[in-house]
Amino acid sequence: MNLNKKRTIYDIAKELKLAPGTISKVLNKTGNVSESTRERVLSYIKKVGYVPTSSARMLKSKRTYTIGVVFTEESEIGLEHSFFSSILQAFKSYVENEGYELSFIVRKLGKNHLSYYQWCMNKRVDGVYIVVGDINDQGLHEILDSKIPAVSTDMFLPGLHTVVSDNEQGIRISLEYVKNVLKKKHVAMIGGPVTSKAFVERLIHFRKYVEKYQFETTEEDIVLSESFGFTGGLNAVRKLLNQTAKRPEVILAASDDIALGVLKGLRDLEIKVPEEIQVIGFDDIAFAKHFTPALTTIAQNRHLLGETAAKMLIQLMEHPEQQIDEVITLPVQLIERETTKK
Amino acid sequence: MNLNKKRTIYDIAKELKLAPGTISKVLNKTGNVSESTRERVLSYIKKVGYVPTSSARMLKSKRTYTIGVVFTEESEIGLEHSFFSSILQAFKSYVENEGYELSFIVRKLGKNHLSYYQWCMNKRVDGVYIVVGDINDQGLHEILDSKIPAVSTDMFLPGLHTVVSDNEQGIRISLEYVKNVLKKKHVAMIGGPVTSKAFVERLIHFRKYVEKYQFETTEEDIVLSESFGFTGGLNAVRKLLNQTAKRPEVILAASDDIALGVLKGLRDLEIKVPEEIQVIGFDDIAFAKHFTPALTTIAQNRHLLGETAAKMLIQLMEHPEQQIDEVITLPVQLIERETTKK
DNA sequence: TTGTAAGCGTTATCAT
DNA sequence: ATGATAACGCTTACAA
Repeated sequence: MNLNKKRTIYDIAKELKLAPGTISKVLNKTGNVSESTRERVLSYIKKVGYVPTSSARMLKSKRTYTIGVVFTEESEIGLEHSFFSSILQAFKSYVENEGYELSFIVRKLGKNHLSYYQWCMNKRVDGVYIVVGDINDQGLHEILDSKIPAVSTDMFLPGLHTVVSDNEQGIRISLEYVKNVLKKKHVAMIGGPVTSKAFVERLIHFRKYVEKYQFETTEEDIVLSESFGFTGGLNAVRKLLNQTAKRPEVILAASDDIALGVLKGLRDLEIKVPEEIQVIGFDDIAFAKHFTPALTTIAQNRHLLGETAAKMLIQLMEHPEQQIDEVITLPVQLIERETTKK
Repeated sequence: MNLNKKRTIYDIAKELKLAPGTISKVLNKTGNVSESTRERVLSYIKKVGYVPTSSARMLKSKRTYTIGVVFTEESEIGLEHSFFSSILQAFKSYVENEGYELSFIVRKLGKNHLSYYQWCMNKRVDGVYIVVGDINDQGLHEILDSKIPAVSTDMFLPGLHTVVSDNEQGIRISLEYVKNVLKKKHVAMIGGPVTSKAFVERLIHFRKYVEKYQFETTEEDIVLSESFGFTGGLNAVRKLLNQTAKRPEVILAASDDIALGVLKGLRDLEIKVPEEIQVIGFDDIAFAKHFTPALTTIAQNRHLLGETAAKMLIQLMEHPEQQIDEVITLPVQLIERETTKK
């Protein structure tokens, strides 16, 4: 019994004096196999380290055990963006444990140029995970219109299963903290670009709660960053401070990347944080706690986000007949650090 | 001619009144096909958007057009680490353009637990890219001993093709800059953990050039960070300042992550940068320029690193008979920012 | 309960 | 230059 030989199901069958089909059955837990042969096959397989050849399995059955990942690489976000990377990391660990594999959806396959949908059809992915995608991308809609199971942690669209952090809660607890703990009344917001639904929500709820809690906030105190990142925040805070008659006491930023830019802008203007202006971010990226001053922020549970998306997608792929909620909302948490002070 | 139908090579053949084998030949540029039929097939294929089913192709031919990626997820590094992520990003873009696909090597496949090597054999990857790997990992050595083409941007081992930044040059220009521009004589170094070959090299060359250029540096001025990141640098700088009789004028950090920790440590001790101590990093991570004060550092060309590794691996996979250099060294560059001052 | 055999969509080897 | 055909390793009726 040579352990280094590459075995097929036929070899196993012969070595065990069984039929190839029987081996296949125990591998797939399908059909009837006696408990004793089942055990015998399983232990033998384990001993010789046999693993089915996925291409053969894929060719024959329609399952591929592959999940297509949409991770739009345009502009500033890609594998390099740590917030999304860590959600993806959690997703990846979970699905790999369940025997699935990730494959990045790339528009071209070999020499041809394909739409997302064509790509999925050709790779025969069992499901699609949208980590970051452009809501205006026609290709995404093709996928949703098809019957390929899909989940997202970034965007929501009717018919798309999504797991998101509770943006309303995040804004609400920020504002309650400003009101009740910080005891300030004049809050400004640096919003993110409205291409992201999360940013839109945070803005809407900001407007809502600012009114509800009767803050001294006007439209003048709201500026939208023109980009996702640091530079966007930097420019936005300059604009904010230019256009407001009265300097705000607290600034909420739509994301930590933006908040870090805001902090930099404030320092450039020689405005002390938290003494003169206090700042609250959103996300809790790794760097938030390393920055000086360390950033107070609303922490999203990135690991849970990725893992929940994974569970949701597996559910959708393996039990398409069962109905499940389209949106799962995960709670967020305020992390107090140095950019705010009681 | 229905465009949405999933076509096989047989369909194409029938629709074009040709034999399946002929289609295959033009697809693979193999065997003899007349120029006219070649054109006819190619344009038809393009029109109907046909793409060969990869599982069938993989099953039959031994090529899989898949590259296994080793990206050790232990401890602090993973998809979340932006330095490696961006190298990987560049690698990925390049190979995808050439029609290859990435697949993360994960030790378990389905329910079984595999060694790297077994995994590669089972997936039949055409090559392996080691982004970050543990040099002590036995599994890696199995791969290198096998005939699977492999490249790395992180480690070097005899027999492993590698593309790396020129660590010697990086340390040399740092030190020349300290000597000739900054005009300082007392330099300390916070090294990285010696599990990474790059850190080892940086340390060796530091010792060498410090002597060559006659700096006032003793062994007391060298501290090794016990980890890759921010916290490691933070702790190391405390230790350094505790153990040195005379405070150094300049600190070289083995990486930007460590340097940022150093900066934080210095701030905690109320030591002004660059007035009292100047700091130089290594890598030029995205955050280096956003930090306050912005970090002077040795920039590695991450995009070129990834792309060069990609070219090297493709060369190895497609022309295994040709000999190529085992190590490609890429130049680095000093980026002057605020943590140093003339 | 187990064995047999026909595909899955390619590629590659022969004939023609 | 093109066509027929046997693999590749597996799944899945269906037969035994």
